[in-house]
Amino acid sequence: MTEQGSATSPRRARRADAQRNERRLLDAAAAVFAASGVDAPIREIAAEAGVGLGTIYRHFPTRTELVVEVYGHQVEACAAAGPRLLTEAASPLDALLAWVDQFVDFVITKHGLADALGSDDTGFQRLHAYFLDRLVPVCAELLDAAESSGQIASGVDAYELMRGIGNLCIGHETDARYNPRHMVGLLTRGLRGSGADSSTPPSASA
Amino acid sequence: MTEQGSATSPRRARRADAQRNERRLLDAAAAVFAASGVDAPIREIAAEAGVGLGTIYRHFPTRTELVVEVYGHQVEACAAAGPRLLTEAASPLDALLAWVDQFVDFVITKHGLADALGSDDTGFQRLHAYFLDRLVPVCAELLDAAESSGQIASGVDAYELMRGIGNLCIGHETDARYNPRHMVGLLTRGLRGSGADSSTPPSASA
DNA sequence: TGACAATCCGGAACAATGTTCCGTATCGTC
DNA sequence: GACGATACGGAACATTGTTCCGGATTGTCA
Repeated sequence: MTEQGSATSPRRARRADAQRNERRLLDAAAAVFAASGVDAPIREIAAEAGVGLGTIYRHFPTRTELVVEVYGHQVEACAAAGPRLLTEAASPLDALLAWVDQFVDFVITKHGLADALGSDDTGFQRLHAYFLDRLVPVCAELLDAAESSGQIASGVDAYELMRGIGNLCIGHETDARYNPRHMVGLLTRGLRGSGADSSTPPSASA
Repeated sequence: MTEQGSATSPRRARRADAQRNERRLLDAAAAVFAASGVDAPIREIAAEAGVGLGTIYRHFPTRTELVVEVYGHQVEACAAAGPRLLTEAASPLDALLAWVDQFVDFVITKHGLADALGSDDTGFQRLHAYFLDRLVPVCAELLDAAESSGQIASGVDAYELMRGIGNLCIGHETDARYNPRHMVGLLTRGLRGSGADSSTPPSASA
């Protein structure tokens, strides 16, 4: 995820100080994200890393890139868990539910991540896209399997489901009365159509 | 909702210009909220109303108060619709579903309102509280009725449900691929216990 | 080693927005 | 018409994001 270009014959490798600063920034970002959330002021991260503002913007033009680098491996782990669960779980539905659980765990344990994913904020647009691009196909695969096995109703869009689950995770840290897992549980229960019950589709009038 | 105090013998009524400005601000806020969303810059509303910044802060110390005044009657209408639907609808479950539909309609047609309700932002904390304080009891009544009639599983918390539905509405205006109604439909389907299908066709939404 | 060019750094500077504060204008009353 | 209470306007300050460029650092080559 952090390689220098290769296509156009890199005449020189990145300078040592640049590499050092990138590492410092990643460490600092991880610390600050954990302490103040992914929406912490850029200045705070720069200060923590001991670099200037220009430096952070040069290495990571958008906040998203920083978040992706910091949490990227967890996103990848989540993506990889899909096919694995499909093999290991007792049924496709079980696999799907376990995967959703894992995703929810990931999102709600990262301070402010749920809010960021739901936000319309420009700086988070690409973060949003990254998460969804990476995970929607995985979710779709699980969904298809469960559908093919007749365990869930058909016609559920993986993108909407992921987005919905992410949204449900919003607010868990500032609202003690709200437990996202309860609502995600309700949502996934709604997934299992009691076969004939698909006769009551929400009167979707987009 | 806009009366002068009465308990401590108001020696003087509010000045005419104050009343005039409050009205102007409300009109301006309604226009700006519709055009730019409930998170529009305060300055924009002040400019639209033709008043200074100090004036808007004096009349409405927080953005919430402005939003509440502008959308208050719709919240009240939503609150009032609960008991009415309980009487008119074919079943408590139908009443609940219709009410949820109405709430979703309200939220997603107000530019940025869903995001504001979900936000952790300080300025929206009280807005959030107002909506929930007003509507959770109504939702709870509908939920109880549907539960008593055996149409839905028990143990669902009205607060969490309202919060969850609000969250699901986030992002609908910036994400063409996401239709909150689909996910709300899934959530409400999850409400219904396993077998007991109410069999009542979806009543037309408001 | 010394010099040079490519690279990178730091932080000032600007923009957008929220919020506070106070000198001044307006209003209502006597 | 005068006077005190009330309300107004917007300057001023704080926070955060983002851009830009003079100057420092690095790597290479003689």
